[in-house]
Amino acid sequence: MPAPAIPEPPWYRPEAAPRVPLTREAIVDAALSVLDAVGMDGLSMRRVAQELGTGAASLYWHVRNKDELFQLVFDRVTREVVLPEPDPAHWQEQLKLLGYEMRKALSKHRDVARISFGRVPTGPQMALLTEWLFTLLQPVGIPDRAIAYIGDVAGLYVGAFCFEESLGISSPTGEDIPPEQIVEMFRGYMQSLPAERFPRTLASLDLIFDFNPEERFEFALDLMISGMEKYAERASKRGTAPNSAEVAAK
Amino acid sequence: MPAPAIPEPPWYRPEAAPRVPLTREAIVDAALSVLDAVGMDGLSMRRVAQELGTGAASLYWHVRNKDELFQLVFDRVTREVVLPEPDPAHWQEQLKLLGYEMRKALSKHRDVARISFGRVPTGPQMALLTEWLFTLLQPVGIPDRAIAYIGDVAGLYVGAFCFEESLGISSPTGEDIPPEQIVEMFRGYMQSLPAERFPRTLASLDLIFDFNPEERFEFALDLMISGMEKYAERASKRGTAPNSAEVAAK
DNA sequence: TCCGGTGTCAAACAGCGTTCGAGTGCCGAA
DNA sequence: TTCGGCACTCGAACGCTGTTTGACACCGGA
Repeated sequence: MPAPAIPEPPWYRPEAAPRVPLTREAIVDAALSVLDAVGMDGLSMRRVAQELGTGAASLYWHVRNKDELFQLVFDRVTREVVLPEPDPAHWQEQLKLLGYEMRKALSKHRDVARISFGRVPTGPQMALLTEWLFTLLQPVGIPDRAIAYIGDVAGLYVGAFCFEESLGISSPTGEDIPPEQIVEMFRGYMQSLPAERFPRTLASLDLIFDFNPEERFEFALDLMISGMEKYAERASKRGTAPNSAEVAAK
Repeated sequence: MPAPAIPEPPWYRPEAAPRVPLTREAIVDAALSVLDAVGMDGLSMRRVAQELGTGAASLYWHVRNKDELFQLVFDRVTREVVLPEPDPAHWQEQLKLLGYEMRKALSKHRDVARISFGRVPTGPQMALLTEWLFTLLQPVGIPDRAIAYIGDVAGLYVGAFCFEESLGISSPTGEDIPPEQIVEMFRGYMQSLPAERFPRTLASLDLIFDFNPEERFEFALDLMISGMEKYAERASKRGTAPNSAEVAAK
């Protein structure tokens, strides 16, 4: 929405950037800089080109379109997730670590979570991650199909969490007012609810409005890991590690 | 990205729409029609106005900006989630039902999931849902804080799932090629991986590429419910329903 | 009858992604 | 050394966007 142009930090002077040979890598670098400076809504091809001291048209020689540029940014970020040596004895901790690692990568640059969301990593990193997950969870006895799914579910959740976090909170009526004021507005509304219809909600109001992102994120990871434990237990009761999917059979 | 204009179905003739008094409700209706016809990328203020037989500027009398219009669409959709009488004896089934119900609402109109994502319901529906959750889960013994979190986590996941589903699959290089061809491309890449480095991935290739959205969605819901069961068991072992948060204490 | 508010809307603005085509510089072959 | 063609740059334009402006019409009350 162009009308209210997105302001740049005053110390940010793209003209001062030294002219760099135009390559895909350089363009991705520039895109990340622009992202950090003005966010995804402020990122335009013209803006990235300006960062490199050239015109927008020049970028199109190296990049098919804006979407491919975003994909390149995504690939770059994906490669930053590093995985420890898989150790099935501590699979819960390691799964949790994976979640934190993914979140860290997505939070390193502004709005990268927004760009990443809905994209599927298709490069070597995806293969490494898949192999890592199987190596970690097969020895525990978790069925293959569950392993394939948990990666998907966890990835989707972490991506969504970071996405939402990067959006911040915005007014439902489209005004431009500070977040805490919006939360206060909303809390006021909840407090005004009739006590006889909403007794439990009102009793837990403080709890509901005690937003703690870290705790919330950890809760979600723990929740998913607890769920996986049931598969592990079921397998150990059977006494043998299964090698085929049986999740579908409920 | 405007250059390749989004095509409309040939049977879709907005000029034929009868002129309707301009109200917020009518504008939301029109927006939903446009959404179903051309999707979120094709939805512009001009297009919605055309649907109503007027100009874009007219909409701005009733709606602050496009974002508020989206919020109104979101509110409309949110109201379509209907909840059964809470029955703690079958809390697992009812939680699952909630998931399906939310998904149904988000899938009823094209791209609504995309619009909804990152938005928080702030109206009466949100209050009803909160109260419903507490009524359902407090008798089971699940701590208040966990109840507050599970609504958040589940909502985020379902939203993300529908969002991703609505996006479909698109080429990582920005070309416009059919989805099955992309999947085939990707599968070919995975098959070409060195067997000694990726033995488990290659052995489970068929499993990984056997995408089944329904099963995947159900797996995620079951996973979260299994996780919640641990809180319930812990509570029943203590022999009494707790009334305060203890999740934070791990 | 006039006035002020409610509502409509054509025109304009600034910015967007993308394309076009003329232009530049370099490199290998003749 | 000359020349053809390739790799690359980039100013200008196209058609689109969200939003604002200001002129205009209608209508109920004074």
